[in-house]
Amino acid sequence: MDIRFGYVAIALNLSNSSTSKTITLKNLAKIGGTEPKFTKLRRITSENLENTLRIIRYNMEEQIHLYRLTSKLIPFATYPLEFEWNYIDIFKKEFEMIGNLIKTAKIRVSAHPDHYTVINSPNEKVFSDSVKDLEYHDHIFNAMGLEEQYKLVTHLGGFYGDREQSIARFKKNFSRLPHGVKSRIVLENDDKIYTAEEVLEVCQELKVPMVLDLHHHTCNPKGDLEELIPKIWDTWTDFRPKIHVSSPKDQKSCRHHADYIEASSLTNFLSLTKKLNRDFDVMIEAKMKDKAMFKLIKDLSEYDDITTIDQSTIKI
DNA sequence: TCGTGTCAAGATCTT
DNA sequence: AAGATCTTGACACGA
Repeated sequence: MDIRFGYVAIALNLSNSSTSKTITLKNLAKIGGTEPKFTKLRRITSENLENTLRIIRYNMEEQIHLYRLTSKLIPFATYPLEFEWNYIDIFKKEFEMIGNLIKTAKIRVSAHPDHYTVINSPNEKVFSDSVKDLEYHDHIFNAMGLEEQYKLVTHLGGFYGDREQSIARFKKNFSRLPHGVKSRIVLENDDKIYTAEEVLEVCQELKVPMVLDLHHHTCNPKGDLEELIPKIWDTWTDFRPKIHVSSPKDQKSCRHHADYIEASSLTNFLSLTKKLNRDFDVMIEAKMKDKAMFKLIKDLSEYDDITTIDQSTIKI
């Protein structure tokens, strides 16, 4: 079976490939006049999109089949500014180019809205802002021509003093999401509150796929992985399952991401998935991005029963 | 060129 | 009720 690997946001093998350039509101305010502000935002956005294109090309050349777009592609995408900021129309051609390349290269692209997006918040304003943010992601995917199999990964949200109620509120609020957004959402277990077991149950009920984060499961464990994996795999009815992998920075702080990934944090998991004989994908969350991915594959290929198919794919 | 403080957005813990 | 902390990468500013 094949296991493909990918990385998040920027390629460190490319120089200056940031796709998350931005400006703070205060510094934007320092620029006098509407037109210069508008120009500044257009220039930043243009650079982010240009670098995204560079990275997609790089992924194509390096045979990398998995990539996560940054959520910071468009500065102030959902913030009310003093002028109209219609980035979808302005960069229509650029979005199309990126989307076409993603499809030509057959790259599995996703995005992961930031932590301000909290679907289960009891605060209606936070919920409606979350909807706006999710719609922003949906709209840029649409502008790229990426259909609903291109997913948005998110968490259940906050605890708010009552686990049961907060999960119930997630389900209720999920049903209130616009259709386009809802059909893209996949859910991930987090490192503090909602365990893989709990997220799985929600995924089964709502019929949405589940991304298992191995590192979060280590920080916030519940249930037996061997029993959970087949059920998690079953939530992916149309596509190959996906997991997230990272390594803790040090023993003290389990939750911080390290520069690279320890191969050993994955080998046990690989052996558990083997009998299911189903291809899946692994998103690397490490500071060293694509470099960490290549190093992990090299380290894994040292193991007896692991071979490489291409630069970012292994066979077990 | 490098180090430090700041930033649109939330949640949670501490006071 | 208000403030500190979490977490994050990038920018602005000053040394």
